[in-house]
Amino acid sequence: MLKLTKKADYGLMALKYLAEHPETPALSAKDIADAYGIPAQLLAKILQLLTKSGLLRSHAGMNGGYALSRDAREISAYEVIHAIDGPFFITSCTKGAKSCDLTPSCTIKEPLARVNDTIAGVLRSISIYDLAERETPAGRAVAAQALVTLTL
Amino acid sequence: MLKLTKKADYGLMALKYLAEHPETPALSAKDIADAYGIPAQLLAKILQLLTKSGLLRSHAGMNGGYALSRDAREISAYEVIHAIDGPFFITSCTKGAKSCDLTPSCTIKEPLARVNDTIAGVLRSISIYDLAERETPAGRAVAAQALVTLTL
DNA sequence: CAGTATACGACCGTTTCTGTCCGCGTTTCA
DNA sequence: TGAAACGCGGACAGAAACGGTCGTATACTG
Ligand code: SF4
Ligand code: SF4
Repeated sequence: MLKLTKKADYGLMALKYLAEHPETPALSAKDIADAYGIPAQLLAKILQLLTKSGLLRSHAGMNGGYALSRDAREISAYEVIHAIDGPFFITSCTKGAKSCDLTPSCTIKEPLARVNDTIAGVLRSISIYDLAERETPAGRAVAAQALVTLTL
Repeated sequence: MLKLTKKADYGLMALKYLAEHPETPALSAKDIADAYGIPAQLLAKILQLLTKSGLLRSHAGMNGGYALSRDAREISAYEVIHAIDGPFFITSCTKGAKSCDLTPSCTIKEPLARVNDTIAGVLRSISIYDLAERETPAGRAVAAQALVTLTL
């Protein structure tokens, strides 16, 4: 159920890693994969997806690799998940295309759609920068605070 | 990815249906299944899970069936999901037991755990009663409003 | 040119999800 | 006293999603 895929998980890790190394012009998929123990070829494909979605900039050839295309603050977890796993839907009934065959009789469709939007909002309010928070040395310096209003 | 299972989906529908019929002493699994077109045997097992978790009260025999064990306002979506799909975790690394094998090197574990709690909070703030909101006839009468604070 | 890197698609084993079946215990009612 | 209506529980099978690998083509560097 409500679980991130490992691909999205890996994608977030990779972006965080890139956010933590802003000095380097580019990091290869293998570099990042080795840093965490992620299967390299799999990570490569994930990074390709992120590139295709415009979150990363890639560069082939020696000393090539990937770099963030924007500031880490401007990349939300929602975008990452969307880029890797496709459209974000809590339910099986995507409003656009084919859905679960009992959409007509279903009465919780609309309420759940609002829940969906709420959770999407939470995800949207989280940036890669937030994840990359460096070692809050003194105590527990709260970094980001977002207010989400749930409206049913 | 972040998607409700159909079981949880069905479970919510069923509870909503029960909440909408407080007068009847009990509704059978078949009654509810027929009302929506849900596979009856599957719904039956779902209702059994909800009963085992104490959200429903069951009664065997003729004219038996299920009834809410508490007021619809006191049953949260979180409880339903938890009862049907088990512990709620966004990531594959449950803090309790065996997890994804790269937990040691992983650096987004803690931040994601907080995201997990936030989403769980959202789900906890939604009750069956909220879903069962009867026809907001005039315009769009906002029913419930919950405030969730996201703290990374 | 040789070496390093991304790009892209095919493929496959595993797990999870969805749904069905069957036999059993319980309650009601004729 | 028995049949019917119902919940309970496990086993199981088909389908889909996931996680991961491989091979090959392409692009860039020096
Ligand atoms: S239609 Fe109702 S049942 Fe089918 S997916 Fe959407 S919400 Fe779940
Ligand atoms: S450990 Fe890191 S990678 Fe493994 S599941 Fe938890 S978060 Fe995802």
